[in-house]
Amino acid sequence: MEVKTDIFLGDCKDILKDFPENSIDLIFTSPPYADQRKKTYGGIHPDTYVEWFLPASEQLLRVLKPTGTFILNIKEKVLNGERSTYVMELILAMRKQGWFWTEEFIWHKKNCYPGKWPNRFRDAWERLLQFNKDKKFHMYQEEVMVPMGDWAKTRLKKLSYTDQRRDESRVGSGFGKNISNWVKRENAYPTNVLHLATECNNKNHSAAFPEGLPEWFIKLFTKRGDTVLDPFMGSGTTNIVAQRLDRNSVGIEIVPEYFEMVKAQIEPSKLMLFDKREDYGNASIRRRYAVR
Amino acid sequence: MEVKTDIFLGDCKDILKDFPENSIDLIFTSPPYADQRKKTYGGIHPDTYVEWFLPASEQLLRVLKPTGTFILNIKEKVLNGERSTYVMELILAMRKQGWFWTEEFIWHKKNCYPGKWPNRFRDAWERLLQFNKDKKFHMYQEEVMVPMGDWAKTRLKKLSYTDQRRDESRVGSGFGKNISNWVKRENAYPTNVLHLATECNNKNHSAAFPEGLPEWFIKLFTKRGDTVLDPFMGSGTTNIVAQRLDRNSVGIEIVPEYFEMVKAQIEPSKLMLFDKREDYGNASIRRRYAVR
DNA sequence: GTTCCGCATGAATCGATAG
DNA sequence: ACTATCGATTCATGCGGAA
Repeated sequence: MEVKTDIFLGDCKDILKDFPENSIDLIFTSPPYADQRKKTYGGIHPDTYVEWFLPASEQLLRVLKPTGTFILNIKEKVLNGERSTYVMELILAMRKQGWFWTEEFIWHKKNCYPGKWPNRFRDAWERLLQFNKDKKFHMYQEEVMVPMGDWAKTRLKKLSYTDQRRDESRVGSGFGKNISNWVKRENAYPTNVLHLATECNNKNHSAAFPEGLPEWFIKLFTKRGDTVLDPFMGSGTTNIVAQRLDRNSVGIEIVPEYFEMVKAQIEPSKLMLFDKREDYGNASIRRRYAVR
Repeated sequence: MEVKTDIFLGDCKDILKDFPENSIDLIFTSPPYADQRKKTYGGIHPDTYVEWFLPASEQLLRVLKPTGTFILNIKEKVLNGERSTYVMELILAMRKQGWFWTEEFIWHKKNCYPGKWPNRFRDAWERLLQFNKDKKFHMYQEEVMVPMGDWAKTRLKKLSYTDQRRDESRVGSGFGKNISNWVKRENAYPTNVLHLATECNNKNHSAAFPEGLPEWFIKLFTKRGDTVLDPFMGSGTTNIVAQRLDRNSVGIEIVPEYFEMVKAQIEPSKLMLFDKREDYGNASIRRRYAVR
């Protein structure tokens, strides 16, 4: 399947205004956390984080399909010995904006950064907030099923040798015993807690998440040929994974260095480049490049 | 060490008014969640949950020592396909009340409730919100250190291998430098994610949370001889664990059946009973029993 | 004594049915 | 229309009895 990957340089709340509404199947993003990445993003103060984010989420609400999903990876930082409250305030504000706050997944970071403080342990988890436009949305649960616990193996022992053999011989016949029932016995639906290690080898971007994170949500909420958006592209992990999984994707990044880095990484035949050229005197002019 | 366990029958927001201020080292509790446990607690509607809880937390703020900690175990339910927001509203309201919201621990429930729904996975985590009166509080981190897990061992092998190849810059500053310390150390500080299964097969006291949960926080935030309070005692798990760990404890429970159940379980020589006898015509009269 | 196996039991949630 | 109740779905855990 041929998919395309479009990347834009600029501020997502502006860029997105030119997007048609109801056109995106999944938004997966990890915006700059408040006050966290001063060197790269200038740092948004916790007190102004909500008002900074709302114009972007307003556009995201517009471009998302009614059956689509928005996954927001975020975690509040510690300020003066206390957890900031801007994430909670953001959730409340986004609900007023029209979003449904469907669920909160936990990303358990199995190998979180070491360290020691007198009044706090290492932070080993982040929020993955699921927002929707509608109570009905697409969800392909079978795509992310996981092997059952060990107890299930003992259960399989109960079946006689001949039973197992006979069933294997019927694979694909579509007759007799339903193979999917076997699959159900060996696989279970996951929970809302994800166990993933952080990847420490991507040092070009200061807030990279592991590929397994967008992969899980892309499999869960989209099918091949759908379109994934990351409005705070960063190092482009979401887009790279989407491309690998045969999903179209759009990435928007405000920092030229990250934009160039992703441009160099995306497979050229699949890349569409959009560059906002304000020096042409008209902010609405976009130049579109088709590489190769 | 001789410790005592005081249990009260009544509403904690009333009972606590007779307690001296700054007298409790740790409050660990799991209040009735909104609309849950209707049969025993009547069920508090999500819309009125915050106003129901604040009078209790006001008293808790008063009786807690400045160096003490309040751990609140809670999780919002799903309402009309959406997570309720009353927990976030409660955090915001408690901060206005004077609490510091220091940290949020995650309890990962390894054996969460089964089930399948078209738009949602099983809920496998609950919040453990840490509140404090002051930015300085007692924390005995060494008491909850854990043996390094298998992942750490294998990771150390990898690190020692890559270390030879001078690969530490890849992992980030501060990590590679301390490798030798890691190898020597057998115990590691835990993170803010706790992995515990619920105890669902204990018929005598069907505890809402496993003993390991209060045990961890009692060890972390108190020392022997300190005083632990559970204002929503339920089946008394907090008090039973506190007693086993040589901590004084206070429990308050509004449902007579639970109160009687705990009374029968607490070791008699350590029990002090307080009974609110309203039939004596004066709600403020308390009768104190010393059993044995 | 160990190990193995059967089984009840959860701070759940949705959709249909009933008042 | 709106709320209350009920059945169906589903899986890790630890206890108790058996091998």
